[in-house]
Amino acid sequence: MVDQRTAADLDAIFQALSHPTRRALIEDLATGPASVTELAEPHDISLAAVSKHLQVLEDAGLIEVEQDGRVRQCQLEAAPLSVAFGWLTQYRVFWDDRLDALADHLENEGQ
Amino acid sequence: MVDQRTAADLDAIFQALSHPTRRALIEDLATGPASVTELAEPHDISLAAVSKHLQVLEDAGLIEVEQDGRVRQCQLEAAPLSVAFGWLTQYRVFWDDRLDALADHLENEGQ
DNA sequence: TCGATAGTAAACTAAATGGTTAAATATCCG
DNA sequence: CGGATATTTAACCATTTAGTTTACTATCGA
Repeated sequence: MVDQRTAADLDAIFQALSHPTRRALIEDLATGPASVTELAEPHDISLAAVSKHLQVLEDAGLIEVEQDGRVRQCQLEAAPLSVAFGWLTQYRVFWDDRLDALADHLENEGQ
Repeated sequence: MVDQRTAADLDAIFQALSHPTRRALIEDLATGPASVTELAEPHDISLAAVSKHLQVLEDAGLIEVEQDGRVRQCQLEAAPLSVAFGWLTQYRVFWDDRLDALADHLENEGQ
């Protein structure tokens, strides 16, 4: 049984990843679950704006939210990232054989 | 020599990949260079719309265009895909520890 | 119970996106 | 030359996006 979601979800996944604030939220969540307020703190936009970004991430399946009293604990759900990763993997051969230096660069940069 | 473009370009790269028509164009170009008209043929939108999608891909650095008389030959430029790939690679461990080991292996092969 | 806290919803705005059709530009070829 | 071909540009439109502020709901805790 193949996951029917994956093909269609590439739109939403790549779209979610296209905004730097949302990528930053993912990076924050990679260190562990956090509340909406905690996630918003480093960003220079309103809480409502962060709440919307988190909604986009949730719609793309990239986070799971658990209500805990007043607090919504957000948790990274990385599986959809593997779908994007899988799509990109198709094209690895196009940069692998010619761009050794770039590969080294990615190895060492961590970003 | 570190590529200064890469970090900022993640926005444009992921944005370019978020549209199914643009991903299809990339897939077409993976089989070899093609003209705008050739690329447009399988798509049920106007040539002008395809031209705009190609402009988005070019702005993201994902294709290179060479003018050849009347014809613009488009060629896949996969290096920016490796930037997206590199960003996602950070999160491999979150979706599958075994894939993480496999990816490490792939990182090191071919040298 | 009452005030503070956490978060969403609603209403609005400006800009970007994705599409159209029609016109313009430039090249090819008989 | 003059018509066909390749492609972009321009003008336009509807929808989405990303942000704001204000209002609302719900929960916590003294």
